[in-house]
Amino acid sequence: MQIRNGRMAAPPALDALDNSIIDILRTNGRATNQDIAQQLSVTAATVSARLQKMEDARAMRVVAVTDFAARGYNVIIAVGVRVQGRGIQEVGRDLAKFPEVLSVNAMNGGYDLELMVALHDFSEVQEFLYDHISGIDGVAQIDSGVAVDIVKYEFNVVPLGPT
Amino acid sequence: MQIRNGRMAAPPALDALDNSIIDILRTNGRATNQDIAQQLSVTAATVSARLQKMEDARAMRVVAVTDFAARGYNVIIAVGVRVQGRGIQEVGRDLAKFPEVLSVNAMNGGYDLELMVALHDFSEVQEFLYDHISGIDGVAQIDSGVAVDIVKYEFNVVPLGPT
DNA sequence: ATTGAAAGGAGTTGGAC
DNA sequence: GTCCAACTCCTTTCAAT
Repeated sequence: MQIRNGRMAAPPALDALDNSIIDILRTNGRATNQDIAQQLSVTAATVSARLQKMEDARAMRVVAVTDFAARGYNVIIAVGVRVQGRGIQEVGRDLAKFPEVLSVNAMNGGYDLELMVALHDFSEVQEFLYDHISGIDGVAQIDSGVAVDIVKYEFNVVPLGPT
Repeated sequence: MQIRNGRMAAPPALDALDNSIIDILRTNGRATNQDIAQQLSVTAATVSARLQKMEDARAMRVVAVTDFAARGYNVIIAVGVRVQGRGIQEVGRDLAKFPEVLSVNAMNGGYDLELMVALHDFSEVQEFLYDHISGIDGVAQIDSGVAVDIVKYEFNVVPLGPT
């Protein structure tokens, strides 16, 4: 059981206009302020001000995401990991360094860590688990991957961190 | 066991420059082409061309993400769901509609669906599970949430879909 | 908090290498 | 594939409401 970080909950402070701007940028993060303004019947200056406010408040961020399928990663597997002799977060951060590792969650119950891993095909599974995952210090046990079909991924959940 | 979609693996086709551009946009999706160009010692015209190429190929996309912590969501829980009497994907898509639901995965083995849910605090867990999740047609069993601490979320994994 | 206008900055296109 | 240059378009700021 863990609160995400030391930060207090920020004021919600996002009104309907803020949310409309976010909605447009969720589809196209490089939409121009003028385009956004036109769609929402305000001026570009307003959009500019709102965006700065939200970025300063760390309520929103625009980022590039890559389509793993377009890059030839067609298989997603979930991998359970048990940790021994080292901090769970620490081991998780090491595992997170692999580009194939999409997500790392420290779970309270069941496994210590659950990973989502993107691979080109199933023939890579054994190799990845045993050559890469199990080579990390502190990884005591791996429960070999279960294929996953992604219905929704809405992330951005990571604390946005210092600028 | 499921291949992500009907699409064939696209040519990798991303060279070092493409990847450098993506790296910069991963930090700031609204970086100007000129800024990017300067950091990589090319011209803005080149960056513009590369970005169009990658967007057309659906290899990359720039999107807005919101920081759930900044919006007052401090607790992430994993919820296992078993489905009966309805298609798993179909139920998954219904569950995906809740704004609190960050991710929905159809797992092969264990639960049929695994959700990640963002809530303001633990007092909301029971209410959300029983008032919202269990109300969806086809949800046969819920394994109540396990708190999760996110180490990495690198997603973008969803097929990008038609423009 | 939003606007309008203005000045500086950025995006894109076409032609040359 | 990249560059240069020009044109067009966008972003931001500030005074005013």
